[in-house]
Amino acid sequence: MISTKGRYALRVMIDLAEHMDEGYIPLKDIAERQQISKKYLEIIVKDLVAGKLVVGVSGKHGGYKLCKKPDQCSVGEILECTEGSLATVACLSAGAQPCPRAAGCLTLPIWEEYDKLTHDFFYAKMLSDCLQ
Amino acid sequence: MISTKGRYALRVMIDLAEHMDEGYIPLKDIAERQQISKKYLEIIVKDLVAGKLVVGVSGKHGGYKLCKKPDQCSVGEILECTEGSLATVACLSAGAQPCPRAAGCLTLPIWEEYDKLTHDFFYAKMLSDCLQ
DNA sequence: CTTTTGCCTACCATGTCAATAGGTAAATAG
DNA sequence: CTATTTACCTATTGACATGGTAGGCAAAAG
Repeated sequence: MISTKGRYALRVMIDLAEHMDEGYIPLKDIAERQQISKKYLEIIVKDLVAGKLVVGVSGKHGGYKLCKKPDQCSVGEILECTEGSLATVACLSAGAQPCPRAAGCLTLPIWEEYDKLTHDFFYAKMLSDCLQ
Repeated sequence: MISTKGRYALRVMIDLAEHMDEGYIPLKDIAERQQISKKYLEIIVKDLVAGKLVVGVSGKHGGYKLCKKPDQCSVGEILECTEGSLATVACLSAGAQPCPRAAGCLTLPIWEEYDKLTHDFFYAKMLSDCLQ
């Protein structure tokens, strides 16, 4: 289940893409347009900055800006950056300790297949595909 | 993210399929074979009974049995039954109140597409595909 | 030097997950 | 009829994640 954090992040990125030619966009504007608390957006945008998907500048006329063009930025990157991981089951998660049952596990192939499906879907979908 | 409940449920169903010709299978046996606490399995199997995927009989030589043949039972049914829903985002969940932003929401189409992908994948995958 | 903005730390309330504990009810073997 | 085996039912728990809020510091520009 994709959490609000990831879903809000995508909306922020779309909003930034829609206002690309207006310089740096302050969080206040995004919060108003998207009807999301500015305080909560701070947390989300911090992840996006850490993931080098947006950059922020302080001060008057400051705000945030996309690092890449919308057709170079996948939805997968955005979600992975805020959700931590796109993994659909715990045993396939990044920092997971290897499951002792893995060798003979009959369910593992299904989770792997689904995980690949998910990964491929979101990495093929670009931010530009979400516009207009 | 698919929880342990759903993953254990699938393992229980596979175990029952593997021992189909041995009459009713007591939970104790499944717990031992699958290395899952019998107590926790009770909760999971209750959901499976409610979803009419398995039946249980009490008493000596009692236990559980599949209601359908493994090639008639999809993994989707099993997961939906124990996870509550296969929905990947809150706004597409069964009992969700309709989102006021839905009409102009640019992200909704993506979640719908992914949701359909997920649904189709798990409903096409049958329990019999998990055996051997 | 004041305003606008990003950025940082902490806190909290609620809910879900994963699991345990301790029983009652039903069915069967002997 | 009675003991055993099994399902089935109702709590309860600890840990963690989710979805937020609050308050203040730092930087940049006019």
